[in-house]
Amino acid sequence: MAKKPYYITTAIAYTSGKPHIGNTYEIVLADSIARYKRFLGYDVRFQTGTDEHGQKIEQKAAEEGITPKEFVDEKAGEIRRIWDLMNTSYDKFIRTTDADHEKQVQKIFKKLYDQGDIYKGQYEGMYCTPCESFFTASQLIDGKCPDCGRECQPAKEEAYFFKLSKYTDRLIQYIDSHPEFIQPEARKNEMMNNFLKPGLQDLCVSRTSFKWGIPVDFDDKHVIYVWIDALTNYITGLGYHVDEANDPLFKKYWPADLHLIGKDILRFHTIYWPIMLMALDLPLPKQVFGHPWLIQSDGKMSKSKGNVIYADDLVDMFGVDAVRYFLLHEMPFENDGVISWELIVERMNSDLANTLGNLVNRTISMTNKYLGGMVRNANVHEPMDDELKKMALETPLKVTKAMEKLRVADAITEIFALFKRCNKYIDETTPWILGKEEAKKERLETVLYNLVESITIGAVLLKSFMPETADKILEQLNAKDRECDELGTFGRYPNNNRVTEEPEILFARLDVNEVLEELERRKEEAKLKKYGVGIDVEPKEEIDIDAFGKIQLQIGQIIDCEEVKKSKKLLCSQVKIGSQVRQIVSGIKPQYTPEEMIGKKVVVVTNLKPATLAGVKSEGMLLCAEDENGNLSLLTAEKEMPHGAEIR
RNA sequence: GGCGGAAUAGCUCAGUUGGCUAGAGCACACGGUUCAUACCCGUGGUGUCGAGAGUUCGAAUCUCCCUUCCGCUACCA
Repeated sequence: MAKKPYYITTAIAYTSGKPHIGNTYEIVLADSIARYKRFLGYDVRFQTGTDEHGQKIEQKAAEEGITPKEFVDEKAGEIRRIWDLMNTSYDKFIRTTDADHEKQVQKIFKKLYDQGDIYKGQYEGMYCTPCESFFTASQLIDGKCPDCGRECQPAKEEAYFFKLSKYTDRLIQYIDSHPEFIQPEARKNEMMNNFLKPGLQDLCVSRTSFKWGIPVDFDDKHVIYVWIDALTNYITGLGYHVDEANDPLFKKYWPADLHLIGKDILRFHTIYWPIMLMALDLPLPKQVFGHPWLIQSDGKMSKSKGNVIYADDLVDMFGVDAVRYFLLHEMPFENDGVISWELIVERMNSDLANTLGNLVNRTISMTNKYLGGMVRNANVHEPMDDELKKMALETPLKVTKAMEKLRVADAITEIFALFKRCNKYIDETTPWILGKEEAKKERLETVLYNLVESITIGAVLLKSFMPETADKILEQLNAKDRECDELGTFGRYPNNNRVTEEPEILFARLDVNEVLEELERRKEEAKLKKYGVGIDVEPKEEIDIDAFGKIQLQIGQIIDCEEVKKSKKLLCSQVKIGSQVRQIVSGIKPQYTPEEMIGKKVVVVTNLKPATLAGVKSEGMLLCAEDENGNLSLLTAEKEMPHGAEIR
C-alpha cells in the first residue's frame, strides 16, 4: 500500500538578519511534527526556506556596500546553518531568489493579470521621499513621517492590485465549513471579525519604489511585492507550473496538510494565500497553525538591548537536544511561552539530567553490576509489573493523540511520564535488594528486562523530538529502533542481549550560577572578538586633576606642512590655533604625507616648552595614538570644532 | 474606539457540559532509600480560584459590573 502523503511547511525566514529563537522554535516544531509523521508511516515532505526580496534587504545591502544577492546569499547560508545545527530534517530549502521560483512567480502574476484578478491602479498616500515610503494620512505623526519625522507630500504611485473582494464570500464559506483550517481557533475569530466580515480591500501587490524583487515581466517598472512572491513558495517548491504540466511532486503533495507559521503572519496565510489559490483554481491547504512566540522573561527581546537569545548560543551551552527539548516542551499551544537561561537550566536538571539521564544510567549500571550486563526476561512476574507495562503500551497512543492535535508539548510530557514511572518502578521493585539474594536472581532479571524494554519504548517515541538522545539511549541499551506498529507489544527486546559496559552521561547537571557566569565570560569573549584584544601598556604613576590641568590642549588646524630635510621622520606643520599660528615638528613622516596633513584639525599640546628638533624649532606637540607596530594616528575631535577650542 | 482573550499555590500552568476535602510540574520542607548524575520514591498547601454583586441547593466554572494585563484591528464624521 502506498504511504499517505503529508506536506508540512514552515514560513520562509526573512533574510534581513540572524534568525531569533522564535524562528528557530518554528523549524524545530515543524521538524518534530515531520519526524513523527514519518514515524507513523506517512510519506512526508517538509519544506522550509528563505524570503529574500524587498526594500529592507536592498537598503541593508547598500549600507554594507555589497549587492543584494551577496547579502541574501550570506544570510540564507546562516539561516540554513542554524536549521542544520538544530538537526532539522527538511526535504527542501527553497529560496525566493531561486530561478525556477522567480519564473513561476512572474507567470502567476501574469496569469492573474490576464484573467482580471490583478489590475493596474493608483496607490495614493503620503510619501516620504528620503524613506521612499508611502503612509496613509492616519499613519503620519503630526503630519510627518513616522519613521524619520520629516515632511511628507501627497503622492500617487502606479501599482497593481489584487481583487481580494471578489473571493471574500467563498473564503468565508470555506473557513466556516472547515473549523480546523485556522489554528488555534481563537485566531479564526480575529480574521473573521477584523477582515472578512467588514469586507476586504484590494491588496497592493507591486512596488515601484525599490528594485530588489521579481520584476513584473510585462511592466518592468514594477517589482512583485512580497505577497505573491513569498506565499507561492509553498507551491513552486513542489514544482507547480502555471502553463505546463506540474511536477509529480506537486500532484502528490498539494494541497499542504499543514502550514506552520508564527501568529503574526496568520492574516497572510489565511486570507491572502487562500484567495490566491482560489484565483489559481488550486485546492486550499488543510490547516494553518499560527503558533505563539517565546518571550524572554527579562523584558522584550531586542537587538539594541543585546539580550537576544540565539539558538546557536544555546546549543553551544547545552547541546542540540536540550535546546530542542526546551523549545518544544516550554511552548504552550495558545499563549506565548517564556524563555530564560535560568528556566532552561531548571528544565535540563530536573527533566533531562534527573528523570531521563539518571534513569538510563542507573538501569544500565544495575544490569552490569548484578547481571554482568546481560538482559534476560525470566518471566518471574509480579502484579506491580502490570502498571508499568500498561503505561509503556499506552504512552504511544497518548503521544499520537497529542500530536494529532499539534500538542507537541503534551506529547513530550507523556513520554517523560513514562520515564518517571520507570523510576518509580525501580523503587517499588528494589533491585539492589534482589541483587543480594541468589534465589531472587530471576525476579531481578525480569525487573531489569521490564525496565530496559520500557525505556526502549520511551526512546523510540522520543526520537522525533530528541533524535540524537534517542539514538544514544538505544545504543547504550543495545536496542534496535522500532517501527510505530511494533510498539503495540511489550517484550520485543531480545533475550540475552548485553547493554553497554560504560554508560555515557546523557545530560550533566548544571549549576545555574555557573551557567550565568559562563555566559558572562562568553559575552566578554565575544566583545573581545568584536572589538579586538587591544594593547596593554605599562601604567604610569597616578596623577591628580591639578597635575592634569597643567597641560593645555587645544584644537589646531594645519594650514601648511612640509618635510624637514635631513630627517627621516619629521614633518614641520604650521598650525592655526585661534589667532596665532604655531610651528610644530612631529615624527610622523612615515605615516602621513605633508599634503595629507593640510586642513586637518588635530589635538595640540600648546603649553609645552618649545624645543628644537633637527635644527627646526617646534612650539608644541601634535597628539597621536600609536599601535604595537608603531603605526600612528592623529587625534581629532569627534565633532566639528573651531581651531583654538580648548580640550579638558 | 471596535472585536477577542486572560487573571487559579513562590514560579509555569491544567481545570471538560456548574457538584463531593481545587489539581500537575518546578521550587521548598520533612521522611525513606542507596542501583544511579547529592539521584530516586513518599509525604506536606489556612491558595480570599483579580475585586464586587447576582442566579443556584451548590460557582474557579453561568450573568452583570469594576480593575489589571495581553492579542488582533482601527483611529473615522
